[in-house]
Amino acid sequence: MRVKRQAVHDAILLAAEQEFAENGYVKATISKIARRAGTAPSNVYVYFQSKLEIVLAVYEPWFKRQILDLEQAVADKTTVEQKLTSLLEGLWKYIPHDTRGLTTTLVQALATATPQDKYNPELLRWTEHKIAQVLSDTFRSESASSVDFLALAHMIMFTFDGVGLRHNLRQSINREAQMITEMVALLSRLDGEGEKHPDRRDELEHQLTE
Amino acid sequence: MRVKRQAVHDAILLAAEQEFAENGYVKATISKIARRAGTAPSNVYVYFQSKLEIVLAVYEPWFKRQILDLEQAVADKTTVEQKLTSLLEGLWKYIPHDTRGLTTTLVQALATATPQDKYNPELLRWTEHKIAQVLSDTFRSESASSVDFLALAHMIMFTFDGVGLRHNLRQSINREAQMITEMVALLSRLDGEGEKHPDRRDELEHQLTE
DNA sequence: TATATTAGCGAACGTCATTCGGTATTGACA
DNA sequence: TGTCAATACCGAATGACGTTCGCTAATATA
Repeated sequence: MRVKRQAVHDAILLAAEQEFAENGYVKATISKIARRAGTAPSNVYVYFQSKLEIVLAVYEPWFKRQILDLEQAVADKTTVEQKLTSLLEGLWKYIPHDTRGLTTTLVQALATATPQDKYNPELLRWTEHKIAQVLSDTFRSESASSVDFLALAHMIMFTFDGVGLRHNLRQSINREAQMITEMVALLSRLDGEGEKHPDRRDELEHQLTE
Repeated sequence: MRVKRQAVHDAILLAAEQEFAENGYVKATISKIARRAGTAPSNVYVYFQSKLEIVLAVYEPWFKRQILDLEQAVADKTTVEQKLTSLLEGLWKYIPHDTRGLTTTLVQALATATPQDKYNPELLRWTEHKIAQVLSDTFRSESASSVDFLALAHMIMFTFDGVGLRHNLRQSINREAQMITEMVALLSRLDGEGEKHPDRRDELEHQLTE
């Protein structure tokens, strides 16, 4: 009996990561991946069932690492505004715009996938729960206790997808910085902090908690 | 000299709209569109330069109509919360989930497009300005005067793209309703209205406007 | 009516992801 | 150590697709 070799498996994954980073999902071909990995295109299918499976195998560990690093970066911040800014900049700026372009690659892959490809949304769920947890940890005031953080995380991830999609066309108008600023301002109000007009807000706060 | 016939042009557009609606961008083929339009695949290229150009020609009028109708629907509402809910439900629920699936089609098209396809983002800009205007009209209180509505519109449209993308995979978790609820709550605070505890809020309202 | 332009079309091209058939390597067992 | 069976590996084929190429014939213009 002959056995799959880990070295071949890893070579394919590495080659795929490089090809996807350089060309995105659509323009990266199995032929080029195979050539870079030093094997035949048909042999790739011994190790992976499809191109989609390859891209997911490449994306998942990379993305999880990004999220875990981001989680730590947020935890290192002190004020609510800093934490929120760090979170949104990571998700709406640094991760989708990273030079290796893996987010754009995934967006292309998901857009072209069909329902029968049976994409497993586990990674998305995991990420949303992580983000919801980060948000929940950020807001300690009771005024934010009734907020559905999972729903907010859901929206943040949809926006993440949108950023990745539009990034593909290289026509972002650089309004993303303002977008983050505005969203941080909106969310900060949940904590009763970060108001734009502290004078008035403090009055209100006082009334409310009295 | 022979002249292009409007009838053929329209037949292709109509056939394309139906094919895209049934199969999405990736699975719709020029062959099937041509067959449905009663012409040859090669002749389609007399009227349109590419598949991408066709999908944009189909999508733009449909989408503009959706936005104009939505604008009117929002204007017909009376309270700030109703207006916001109407706006976000339109953009995050009804339009991307419409049975004809044109949003998913566009998302697929944009995801697979390359920068040299020279996609013109004019429609996106037009939409964002429309949404910013709607938001601006909704908030009349001075407390919201310093808000960058265009940035908020930008974010709302990114989220719209994300909804369309995930809708493609038929794995939405139906958290979109909560998402809309949470976002309406966040935005309502810009007006000093829309608090979650109406009793208390009314007191505040009174204080504020006095 | 003559002519230039071009709509229209069938066949071909180039590119992919994926599959097939055959070969030969190799782990397990005698 | 030798045999066997499972299967990694590979070159060639398959089937789809967007798009292009040559050719034919319709038609606006003069």
